[in-house]
Amino acid sequence: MHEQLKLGNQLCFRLYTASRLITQAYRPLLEPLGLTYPQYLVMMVLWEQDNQIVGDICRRLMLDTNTLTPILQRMEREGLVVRTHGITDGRQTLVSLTKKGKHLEEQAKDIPKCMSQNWHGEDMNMAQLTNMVEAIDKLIKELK
Amino acid sequence: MHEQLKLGNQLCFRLYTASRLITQAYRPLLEPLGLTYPQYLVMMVLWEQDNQIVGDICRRLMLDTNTLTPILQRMEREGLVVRTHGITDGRQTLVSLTKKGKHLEEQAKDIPKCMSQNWHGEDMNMAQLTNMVEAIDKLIKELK
DNA sequence: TAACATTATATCGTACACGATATAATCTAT
DNA sequence: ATAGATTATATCGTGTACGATATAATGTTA
Repeated sequence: MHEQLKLGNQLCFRLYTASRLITQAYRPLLEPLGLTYPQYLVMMVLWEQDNQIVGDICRRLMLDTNTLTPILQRMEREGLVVRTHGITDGRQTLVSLTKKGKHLEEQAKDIPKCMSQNWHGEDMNMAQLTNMVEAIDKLIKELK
Repeated sequence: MHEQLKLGNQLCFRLYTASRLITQAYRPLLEPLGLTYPQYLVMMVLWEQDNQIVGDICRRLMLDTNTLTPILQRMEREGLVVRTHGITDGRQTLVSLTKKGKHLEEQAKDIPKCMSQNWHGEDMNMAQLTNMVEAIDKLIKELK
């Protein structure tokens, strides 16, 4: 047996699993809003700053257009955003919140607090969370 | 603006992104072996212990059968594993490595080392990695 | 200014994820 | 022994991810 291959040694598997479980934990909170987790990420980007072009949202979420375009199309079908062709640059697509999309922010405002309760159990303290966030940021930077 | 919604504050987004980037980093290493990352996880489980039933692999990878069955079917089509019906319990499906599947372990043995070089940059030390793994384990435990 | 490269987005094909449901085998309590 | 519950796996539908390719608009350069 090659010891390095053992699943227990793998940081990657943990990140993969944690990511899946977190998305699952979001589901019951997001379902009432009619959002999936990736759609929620897009909404957060737009709530922070409305009227962004596809490419800027891509860069923010580190996703390519082949992933984001279908998501935006579904969100447009749901009436959360509208996509208009750029005026100065005809290649760009501008994504804007609809009234419905803007109103959703109010309904979403408690989600982060709800989620954070999942990992503020007795054996997970603030320092560890801060360290984890820092470490993941470095990891992401190395991988980018 | 609701401050909690800011993307920068979100641990979840980091985990989601790190997981995607790691899977991407695996791709060039796994492609020569004809494996995807989830398939590689299955192979690691089977290399560690051959002849396991679907349910045990599910529990090990924390995946449900609706995800794992199609993966196993593709792996069977590729000649990496065979699936046979259980003898003692007719509901079970036993998954076994083929000769091809077993031989692949030799080719895969350097992958963990290659991968770990991605996050052993100058500003990421061993202690941080250990802490991160511990913290993610706790997180997974809370979410499970 | 006409060819050519570049850029922004979209489309396509394959492979996950996962909730919901189906199916078939085993177990259990009459 | 048999109806009903449970368990193990499979199937289905929808929504990502992502490499590869297409398309169309903009820049660039001879």
